[in-house]
Amino acid sequence: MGTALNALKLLDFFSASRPEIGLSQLARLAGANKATVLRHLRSMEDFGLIEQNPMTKFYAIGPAAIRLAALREAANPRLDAARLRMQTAMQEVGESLHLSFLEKDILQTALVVETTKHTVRVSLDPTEVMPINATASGLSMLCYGPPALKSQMNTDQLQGFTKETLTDPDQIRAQIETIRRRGWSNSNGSYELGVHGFAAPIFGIDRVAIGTVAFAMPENRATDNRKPAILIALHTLAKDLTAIFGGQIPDSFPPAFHP
Amino acid sequence: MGTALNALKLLDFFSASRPEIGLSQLARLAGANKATVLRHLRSMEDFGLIEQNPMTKFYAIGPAAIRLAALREAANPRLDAARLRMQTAMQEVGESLHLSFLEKDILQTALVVETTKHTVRVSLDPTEVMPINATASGLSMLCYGPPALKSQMNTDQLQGFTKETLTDPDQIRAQIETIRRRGWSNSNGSYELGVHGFAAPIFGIDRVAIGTVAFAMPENRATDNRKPAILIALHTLAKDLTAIFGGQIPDSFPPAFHP
DNA sequence: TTAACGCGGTTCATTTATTGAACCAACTTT
DNA sequence: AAAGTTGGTTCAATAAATGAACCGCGTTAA
Repeated sequence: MGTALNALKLLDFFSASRPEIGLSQLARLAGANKATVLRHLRSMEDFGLIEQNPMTKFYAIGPAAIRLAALREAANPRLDAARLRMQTAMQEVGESLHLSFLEKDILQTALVVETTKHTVRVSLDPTEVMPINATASGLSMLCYGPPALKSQMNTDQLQGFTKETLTDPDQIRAQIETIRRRGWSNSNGSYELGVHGFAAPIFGIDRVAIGTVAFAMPENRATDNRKPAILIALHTLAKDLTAIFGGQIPDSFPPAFHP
Repeated sequence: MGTALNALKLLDFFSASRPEIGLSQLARLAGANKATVLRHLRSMEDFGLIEQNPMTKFYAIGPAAIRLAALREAANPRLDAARLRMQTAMQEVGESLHLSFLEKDILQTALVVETTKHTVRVSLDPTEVMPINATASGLSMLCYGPPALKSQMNTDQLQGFTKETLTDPDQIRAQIETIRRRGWSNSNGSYELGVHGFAAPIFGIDRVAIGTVAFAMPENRATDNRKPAILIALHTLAKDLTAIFGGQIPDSFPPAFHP
């Protein structure tokens, strides 16, 4: 029961690491008859959800996926869903947070949710670019983003913002190693003195970070006894945002954040 | 025959202007039985391609569309398809072209295809930002992009690059009116002296421009007798790129470009 | 050289899920 | 209060999905 669903379920066998599949292999994967799978594929090909490479005869996701996503995005923008999710995180933790995305090779702020629980808050310009070496978000991106970013760090001159800013590539590489173990990153006055940040990556479909979320708060509120709650909220938040943006969390990513 | 296809075809009734549809209305639109439509919707809802608003009971495109598009994009990036299409346009016309997208409120170059037919060519930095008042692409975007761009033009100071640059908002508004009639825009040395550009918009799903394509050539090759061929190539190119990026051309857009 | 095996795709009798008219119950409009 | 919506259900009739066997082709192994 549910022929259409059976057809759609075939799409789940495609992934970033297995972007195209042959008829027999797909039938094997789905545990279904080749004739059945073929008819389903043909139906979806008619609609454009599936595309067959005429040379290799392999099947892949078709262009209709783009159309539908554009439609979904117009009616239900991912940024709106992200804002909603971030607002509940703000309620839980009580601190401001911001969402950034890697565009070309700079980390652009896309969304800022300010805390309503404190009158003293970190104010963030939504048009600001996050320096990659001076913010928790930037370090997270260096750790989990495209490897090209890291190599680029060597050639570019790193800007210092405060006396805390990391400007030595070797220092940063060491920091990245601890981030890779923990999953989360933090910064303490490295961009603006007195501001503490906690960031986590948001992954794309290929399990490479496409952006980051971060909590930002005055140093005096970043106490050790608040840290566990912040980290728990940050972890589930990063997981949910990754889902909202259609991404996949790599297997190597920690299943929980620990101080 | 093709139940899965019939189910998928329901998705085509959703659009930017009709993002959610009730059961009865969708059955009427599709000319199918309510029971049939309901079962199809439930199948697709299971998969996540459809989402029902629990309050209004209306149906809309679901989050799986985002996932699938991310998959498609990873395996078959739209920029690659765009580059291919632009390369054939370059072969047809023999001139360099570039593709730009509106990001936040600046026009970022995303792709440059240089001509292989001339040794004298306009060289474009792929990281460059297109000034909105000084390039054919910028004017096209002002005309067909988000209305907010136009109102912003009044508050910001417009930069002059050459003696040809338009810096008076009233002048630009007049120019936009002729672009709206023609569909295409051009520039003659307004960014760099001696460079002539022809641009057309690329539309999003909501029929608002999300980017532009433009041919750029030395002034002396922008002759009247080459213009018709350039404009024909530009029109089909803009149409194809709009399709590649999942957009829709507005009904009011000219079906052909005339000098 | 040949046999075995894999592939994508087809065929067709059997079966099973799809279909659609009629029908609810709950609202709105007239 | 009657008539028309709506979303959703039921079930007998039927049309479409299914799967084992098969085909032709190319690759691999004997």
